[in-house]
Amino acid sequence: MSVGNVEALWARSVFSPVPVRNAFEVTVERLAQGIRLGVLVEGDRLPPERELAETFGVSRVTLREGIKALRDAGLVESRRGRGGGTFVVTPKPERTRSADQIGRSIGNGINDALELRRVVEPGAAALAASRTLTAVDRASLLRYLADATGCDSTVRRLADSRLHLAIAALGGSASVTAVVADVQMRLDELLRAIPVIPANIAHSDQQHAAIVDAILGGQTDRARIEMEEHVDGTAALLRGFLN
Amino acid sequence: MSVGNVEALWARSVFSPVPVRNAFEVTVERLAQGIRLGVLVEGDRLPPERELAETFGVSRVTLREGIKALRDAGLVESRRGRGGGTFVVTPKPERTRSADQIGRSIGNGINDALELRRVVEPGAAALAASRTLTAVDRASLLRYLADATGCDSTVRRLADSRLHLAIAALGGSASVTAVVADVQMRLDELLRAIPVIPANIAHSDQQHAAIVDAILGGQTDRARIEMEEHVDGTAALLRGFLN
DNA sequence: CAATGAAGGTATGTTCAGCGAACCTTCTAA
DNA sequence: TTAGAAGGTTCGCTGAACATACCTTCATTG
Repeated sequence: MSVGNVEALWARSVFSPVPVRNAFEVTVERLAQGIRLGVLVEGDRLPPERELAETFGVSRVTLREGIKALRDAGLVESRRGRGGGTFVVTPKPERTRSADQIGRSIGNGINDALELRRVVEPGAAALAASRTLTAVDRASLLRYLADATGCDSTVRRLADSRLHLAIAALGGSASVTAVVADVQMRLDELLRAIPVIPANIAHSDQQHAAIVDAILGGQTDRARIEMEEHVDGTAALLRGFLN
Repeated sequence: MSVGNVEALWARSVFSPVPVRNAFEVTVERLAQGIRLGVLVEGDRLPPERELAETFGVSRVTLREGIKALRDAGLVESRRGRGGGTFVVTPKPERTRSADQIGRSIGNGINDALELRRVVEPGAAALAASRTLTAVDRASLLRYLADATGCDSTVRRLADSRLHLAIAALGGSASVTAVVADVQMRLDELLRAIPVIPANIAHSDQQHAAIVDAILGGQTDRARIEMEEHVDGTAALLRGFLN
C-alpha cells in the first residue's frame, strides 16, 4: 500500500475541520452506543430523566431531545405515570442496507476502523490476560463467551460486541475500553449486514473460546495472538464482501 | 490489581458526564497539540486567519479567540501588516511544575494513559513495519530518529514526540495516529518534567534505533516487542517518580 | 516615495443551542 | 381514591458562534 509522506499526514491531522459535537449529539451517541453494543439490554430501564440529565451534566430538555431521537429510531420506549420510565426495546431487524451500500457510505473509514481494531483489540486482550481477575470477573467472561457461542443473527451480533467489550473492560483501562467501544460501534452496522455462514460462526466460536482461555490462563502473548487471528479473519471476511 | 466487575465499568462508561467541547476549545487544542508535539516547529507560519478559519469550519472570530489563547500561553506570536501572520515561537522553558505536582493533578489519568500507550504504540509500530515504505518515508523516519538522538532537555522531548508520532503516521491509519497523538499529549507535560539522566537517554536512544531498524526491515514482531520494551521502560521511570 | 494589497485587529447585530424553572398529564401503588 | 413518581410541555434568558463590514499596519512594488 502506498503511503503519503509523514508530514502530509500530520498536516491533515492538524489542519482539518474541527468536529463540533453538541450536547444533543453526544447524548444520543452515548445511549445509542450503550444499546447497540449490548451494554444496555432489552427491558433495561434508564434512570429517570431528571436524574440522568444530572449525571450527564446536561439539561433535562436536551436529554429529552436525545431520548426522543432514540425513540424515533426504535431503540427505546417511554411509558408515563408512576412506575413508568424509558425502556430499552428489542433491536428491530432494521431495514438492513446491503453490506455493499454501507461500505460505500462509510467508504475509506472502514479500512481505518479495521486498522485501528487490528492495533487495539489484540493489545486489549493481552492487557486483560495480564490482570489477576476476580472470581466474579472470570465468571462474567465465561458467561459472555457462552452467550456469544452457537446462536446466529442479531442475537449473536450483540453478544459478540458484548464479549469483545468485556475483554477490553477487563483490562481495567477506561481509555482502552473506550477505543474498543468506538471501533465496535464503527464496524457494527457493517458486521450486522454481512451474511453469516455456519462455517464462519463455528470458526469464530473456536477463536473466541481460545481467546478467553488464554486470558483466563494469564497467557498474554497467546491472548494477543489469538485475538490477532480472530480480528484478521473478520477483516478478511469484511473486505471480501466489499470487493 | 483489583478490577471491579465488568458491568460496573460499562455503567461508568455509559452513565458519566458528556464531555461538552465547544468550537473554541477544540480549536485551541488542535493547534496546541500541533505545537506541543512538534508537528508545527519554531518559525512555522500558520495559514492566514481567514483561510484557517475556513479549513477548520469555524468563524474567524472564534479562531482568533483560540489564537489569542495560544499567544497568551506563549506558543505563538502574531505580526501585522503585509507579510505578517501568526508564527510558532520557541517553546518557553515554562514554569515546570514538579513531576509530583503534575502527577497529582492528573491523578489516576496517568495510569490510564500509560495503559493505553502500552496497548496502542506497540501495535502502531508493528503496523508501520508491515508497510512497504517509500524512499521518502524511510528517509523521514531516519531523520526523526537522528533528531531525537543524543541531545537532551526540551529539544529532545519535542523530537521524541515527533519520532513516536511519525512511527504512528507511517502505519497510514488516521485513527491510530490520532490515538497516539492523544496519548503523547496526555503524557507530555509529565515527561517534560522528569529529570533525565544520561544513562536513561542513552538507553532510550538505543531502543529508538532498534525500533526504527525493525520497522525499516519490515520485522513486525520485532518492532512491536522493541516498542513494548521502550514504552515499559518509560512507564517504569514515570511511575518511579510518582511514588 | 507613494500606492497597493495582504495580513492581523475591531465592532456590531443576529441566530440558535442549551439552560432553569415552573407547570401539565398520566398512571400505579398504597 | 388519592398521593406521588414518572414522562411531557412551555417560556424566557443567556451566551457561544456566526456573518459582515470596516480599521490598522506595513512589506512589496511600481
